Amino acid sequence: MKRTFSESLCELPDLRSEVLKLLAQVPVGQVTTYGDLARALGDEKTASARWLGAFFKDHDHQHGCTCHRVVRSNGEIGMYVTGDPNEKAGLLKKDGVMLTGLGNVDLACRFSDFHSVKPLKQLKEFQFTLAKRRQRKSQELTPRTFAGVDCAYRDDGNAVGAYVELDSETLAVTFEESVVAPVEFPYIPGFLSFREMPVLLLLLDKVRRRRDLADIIFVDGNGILHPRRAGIATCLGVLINRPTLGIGKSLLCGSVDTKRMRAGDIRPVYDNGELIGNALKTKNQSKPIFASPGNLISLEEATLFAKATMTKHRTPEPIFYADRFTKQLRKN
DNA sequence: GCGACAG
DNA sequence: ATCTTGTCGC
Repeated sequence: MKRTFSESLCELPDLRSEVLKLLAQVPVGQVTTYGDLARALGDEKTASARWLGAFFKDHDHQHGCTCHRVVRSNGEIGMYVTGDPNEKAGLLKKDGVMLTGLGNVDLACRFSDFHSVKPLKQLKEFQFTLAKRRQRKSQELTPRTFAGVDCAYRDDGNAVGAYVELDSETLAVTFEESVVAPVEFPYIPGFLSFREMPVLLLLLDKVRRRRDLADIIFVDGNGILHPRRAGIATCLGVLINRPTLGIGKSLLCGSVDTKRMRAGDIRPVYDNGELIGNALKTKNQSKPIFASPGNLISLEEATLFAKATMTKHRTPEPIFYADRFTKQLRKN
């Protein structure tokens, strides 16, 4: 039996070292692309290609590093760590890679036969198992307390996690807690939970040592409004076996008609014919937010609680307060 | 030019 | 998420 929430999360892969292992497989005279590396990581939709670009831009570049062999899928050389693309072109030429007159590489020498454990594919499988463990029904008890959780990032590699509890009737803040914890996993669309859950689980462990968790926990991020129905609100809710609800501020997947939406309106979000969330608006002029069930809650209730807590701000009060607390703590 | 992906 | 000043509106 697990003692703490933190212990319930599996060990996460070190994506940076996995990428370097893949790079080492690209032979002299050949190149690969950001998309190819993404697929080699087990990310078929190449959602991680952007992160790969950012990673190479400021990785620990040593003499002899072969990161110049990663180019764009359209043949463009792309950026280089040193900031000088010509240097990258020169190294490719020295490698024996054919360059066109416009300075593009000939992708005939493209290498993509990688040997990999496909860490992102493994994490996707984990998401599917968590999605399967999600409980759709609630306990049908009127919640007395709501809580919001959120993270803010500091430039020292740590994140600040904040938990703010509110009275469900008055929406007055009744309790606050926070933690500072290291963050190693990058932000990749569809994999947000692996970046923020370690912080949030520590935070909830800390809260639990002082009091019972709130009846409903609002999470900054989606629940089942996710390509694998495993957004951070769902993953977190399943791991702690508590009711959670996801609040997204932009649409991750699916489609919804938000034309001429007015305050109080509710619009369904569908993905492949499946109803996975609702768009809601606080004010006519503000952009909508997207509510979806995390765990132990129905879409109807998740939407109801989100709407009931949307008063003076764009997001539900628990999310607004957690977000503000988190940014306030980041300074101190 | 198209498509565009939580935080 | 983060980088950022003043400014428009309730």
